[in-house]
Amino acid sequence: VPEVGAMRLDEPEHSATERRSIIMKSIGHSGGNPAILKLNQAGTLEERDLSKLSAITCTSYLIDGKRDIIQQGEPPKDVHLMMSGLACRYKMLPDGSRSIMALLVPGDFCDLHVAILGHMDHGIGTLAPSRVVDIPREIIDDLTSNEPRITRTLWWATLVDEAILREWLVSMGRRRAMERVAHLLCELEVRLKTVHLSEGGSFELPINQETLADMLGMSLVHVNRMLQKLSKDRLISISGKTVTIHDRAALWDFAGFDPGYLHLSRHSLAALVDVGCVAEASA
Amino acid sequence: VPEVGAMRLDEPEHSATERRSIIMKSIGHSGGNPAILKLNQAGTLEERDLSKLSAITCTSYLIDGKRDIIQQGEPPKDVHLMMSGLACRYKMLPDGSRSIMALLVPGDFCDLHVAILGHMDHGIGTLAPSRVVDIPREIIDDLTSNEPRITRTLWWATLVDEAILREWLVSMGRRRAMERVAHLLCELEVRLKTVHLSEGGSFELPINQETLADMLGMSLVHVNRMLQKLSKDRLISISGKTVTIHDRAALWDFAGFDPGYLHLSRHSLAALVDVGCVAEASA
DNA sequence: CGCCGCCTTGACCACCATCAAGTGGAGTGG
DNA sequence: CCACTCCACTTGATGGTGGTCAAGGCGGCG
Repeated sequence: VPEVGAMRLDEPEHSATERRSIIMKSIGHSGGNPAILKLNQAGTLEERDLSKLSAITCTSYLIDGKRDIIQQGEPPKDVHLMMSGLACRYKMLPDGSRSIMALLVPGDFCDLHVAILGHMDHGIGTLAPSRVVDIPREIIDDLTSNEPRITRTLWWATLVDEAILREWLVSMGRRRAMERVAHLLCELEVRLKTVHLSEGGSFELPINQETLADMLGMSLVHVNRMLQKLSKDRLISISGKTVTIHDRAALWDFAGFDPGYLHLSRHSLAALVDVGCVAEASA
Repeated sequence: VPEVGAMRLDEPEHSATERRSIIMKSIGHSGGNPAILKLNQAGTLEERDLSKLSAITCTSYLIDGKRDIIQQGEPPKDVHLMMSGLACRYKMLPDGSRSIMALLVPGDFCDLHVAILGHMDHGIGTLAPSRVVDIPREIIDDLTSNEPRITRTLWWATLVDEAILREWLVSMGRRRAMERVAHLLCELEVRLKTVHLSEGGSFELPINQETLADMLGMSLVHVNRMLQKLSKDRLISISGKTVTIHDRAALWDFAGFDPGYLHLSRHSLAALVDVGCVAEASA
């Protein structure tokens, strides 16, 4: 099965034990740069902004899975940007349970909070081996002072993050377990697609079901059952760590998913609906 | 019982039927201006910033309860600022249920989103008669161009909003109903206290239990039972629309409440712990 | 007086957490 | 190569939390 369309979020071949080891220079600018692909959704960047962003994000490092990027309580330092892999915002509760409040995919910023807040009220950690860019605060300051289009775009990104957070809250509060799982998968497909990490309805999700449970506010056991039920209903299928959405329309409908809150460009939105899934094999 | 300490969030005496009727000029600057009281928490404003903010917020209008300030789908226009009353961010779901994703108390901004996002992905509506300031976009633009301290403070405010949102998500996902109710009351007391709308553990909460249910992702019936149980356990008491916290330490402990996420000034935080509640009548 | 909004209470049972045990694959060491 | 461990996923059984339905109380207001 060559080139199934599913791309890898992690890069296990490099997942060495060193924490900040391999430094890599990316080549093109827009080509495979997820940050640029994402920020382009805002629709305000011009060619020269892209090169500037490209330059800023050219030096990244690898970090293992299940490592903290920033711990709760720490004062925020540099801004971090995900280039590959997967991370999350999370809090540990007194009773030992974990609550994951956001999933960070390639192209997402970890904390534009910069130094405005005195301490992190939550931690950020990787879920899979990831490639991260550290952006020194001075560069952010420079951008916000001298690059109004980029500044506006960064604003846009934080607003979208907040919108996603709100939608997760809706899911938690008013959707039942199975819809909640479905809704998350819908969102992920769309978010990953905008950074070219999903094709033909398939994407890699290199996390275990316990992590999924902590994102969904459910128990591990129930997540398992709901995934099985979604598979049995022919809405999705899962093999290994890759998720495939069979009937996007049906899944969106079932989950009550409306991509409006992601504030995508018209172009991306259209691409979504057009290219369809693997099959229209709805029962 | 003169001057019980509970202050009014609404102003029913003025709650006329006209939507945008009475225009009022506030007198002092810091005195009773909730926006200034709140923004001062960021700790970066100086005297001249305060007067500037004071000037901006001097013209407000009344709006009835249960009215939309902005509807979902609309393009955002002016920024709105709550001066009194109570409002919320909300979404209506296809099945007719409502999800409230944020509570806006005096001093909160409704949507610094300004024009960056093309459309509102949620609505904002009043829950009680409220006094609101419309801030034209040009003024925001002016501030962000010419007033770095104020800009930074507005940033701070949106970051705190986001932190609150995250904490609500934690509540929804990982706290049981009773803790969730308790946690919300803890948060409200603190937030209202910073704008001088709570004293001696008492504050006004002019909303019905159905609204509370929509905020907590619960059913009306269960909210009712949980409130009764909290009362029976002597943690709180409710009479009419005023809530009183009897044993703050016990309530915080029960709810797992840690005010860190509100990013208050050291000063405000200290004031909280010191002044205590009405009594230490813990069972 | 009667209506309406809101709170209250009871009965019932579904959804989902929890506990417990078992399967299967990947990696490791003998 | 086979035992062994470990981790992640599975499956079943059980019961509690909390949703839903339904009815009744109670104050405010036209």
